[in-house]
Amino acid sequence: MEQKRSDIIANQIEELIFEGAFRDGTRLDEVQLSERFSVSRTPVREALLRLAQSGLVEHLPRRGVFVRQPGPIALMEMFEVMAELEASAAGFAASRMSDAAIQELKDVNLRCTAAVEENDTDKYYRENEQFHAILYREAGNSFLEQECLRLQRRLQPFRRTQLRLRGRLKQSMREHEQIVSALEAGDAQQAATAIRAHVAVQGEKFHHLMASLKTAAE
Amino acid sequence: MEQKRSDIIANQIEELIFEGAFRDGTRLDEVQLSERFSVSRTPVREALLRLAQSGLVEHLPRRGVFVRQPGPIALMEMFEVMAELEASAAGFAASRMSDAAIQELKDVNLRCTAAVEENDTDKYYRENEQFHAILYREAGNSFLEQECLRLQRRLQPFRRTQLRLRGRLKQSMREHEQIVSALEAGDAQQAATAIRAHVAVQGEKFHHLMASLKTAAE
DNA sequence: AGTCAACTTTTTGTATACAAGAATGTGATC
DNA sequence: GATCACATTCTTGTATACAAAAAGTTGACT
Repeated sequence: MEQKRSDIIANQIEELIFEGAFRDGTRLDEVQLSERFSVSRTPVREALLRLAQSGLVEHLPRRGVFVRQPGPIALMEMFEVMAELEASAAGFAASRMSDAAIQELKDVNLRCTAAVEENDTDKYYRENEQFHAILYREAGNSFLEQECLRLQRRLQPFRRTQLRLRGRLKQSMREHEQIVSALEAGDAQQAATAIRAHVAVQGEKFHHLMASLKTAAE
Repeated sequence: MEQKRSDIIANQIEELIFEGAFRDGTRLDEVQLSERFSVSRTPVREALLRLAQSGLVEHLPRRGVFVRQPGPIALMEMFEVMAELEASAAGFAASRMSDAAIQELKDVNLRCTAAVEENDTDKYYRENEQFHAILYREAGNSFLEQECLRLQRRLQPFRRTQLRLRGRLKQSMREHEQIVSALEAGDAQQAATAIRAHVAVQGEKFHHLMASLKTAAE
């Protein structure tokens, strides 16, 4: 499927924001961006409007669009909702997922363990994402799946820093195993509780997240 | 705040789709629409791209945008997610909401009861929406609140038909009261369960929803 | 010096023009 | 009659042009 330029540009601008190339509150100038990407204002505008819809930037009519990095409170809120969505997904999956899918989760966990032993954060990150993606899929509700993926994508840059915490990888692994156990037992309640704890930002993770916000703002 | 034309047009097209002016799968022609609203293609395009993001229409690159009325399965999925989101909101609200807010809910319920007695479906509908809006707000998570409002808005046209069910108003009222009781007791678990049952499409409601879909397709 | 108003510049929103891909129609061939 | 190649037409995507609103600037007046 051929992509149109405005889509590509939207992704590129998104990437730039994630990378922190634009500080919070920066106005994104249509002309500047169009020159940067060597296109006219039209595709840039479409890209910006799209990002505004996704909440990454704010569009003030007749004023321009401004980068809106989520503050500490907004981030906590988003993680809280992510935890709830994943809890719902896990709850459904507990009764809906197939044995084959459970095996899939176990396989991913094996690769996760390998990544932990190799201390390969990037690999762990990828496999971890896969783990969650399977869960969303097995909830048997593709609308929920899409919503989960959407929010996951939004939180991606912040989630990544979380894993850099010392010992976090091993802890995360143990949680994965608990989740699989609950799913295998078909215990919706426990699966939901386990994943809620897995996703939630609390304890050490909270401080780490706050610290990463400070550095990003500099 | 001054609105721009593309926003107004987006809302109007949305309204037209909700009203069923466009059948499922209809291609929305940019030129036709621009003539209809007496504007150029540009604002129409922006409006259509926005609607595509919200999922109301599908945008196939270089093909056009097509109305995507949710089918039975998609609808059930969306209601299921709505129930989960509201359950989460209610759960949080159980421990976070103030006494004043509980009183607010009770007041709304009084007006709901009045609407039931007067058999005023529209009034009931408005007050019911208010009831849920208060709940979203009192979850103490504005991101969750926004997500709830977004999905509620999306399901609005289908929710409305649900209330036309015989005896549904009274049943709905009883459920509201149970929810308030649970919230007053600070019982997150029960509040979540109660609202899940309230929102979920099951039993009679399911058949009614299916029937409404058939008539809409004709 | 500070403030306010009129003017200039900049920037967004909309209209129009052009380019390129998709859909459609026609005719030739089997 | 069916199918395929080619040409035409239509529609989307992008560029450019223009209009109108906001921001910025200059200068008079207190």
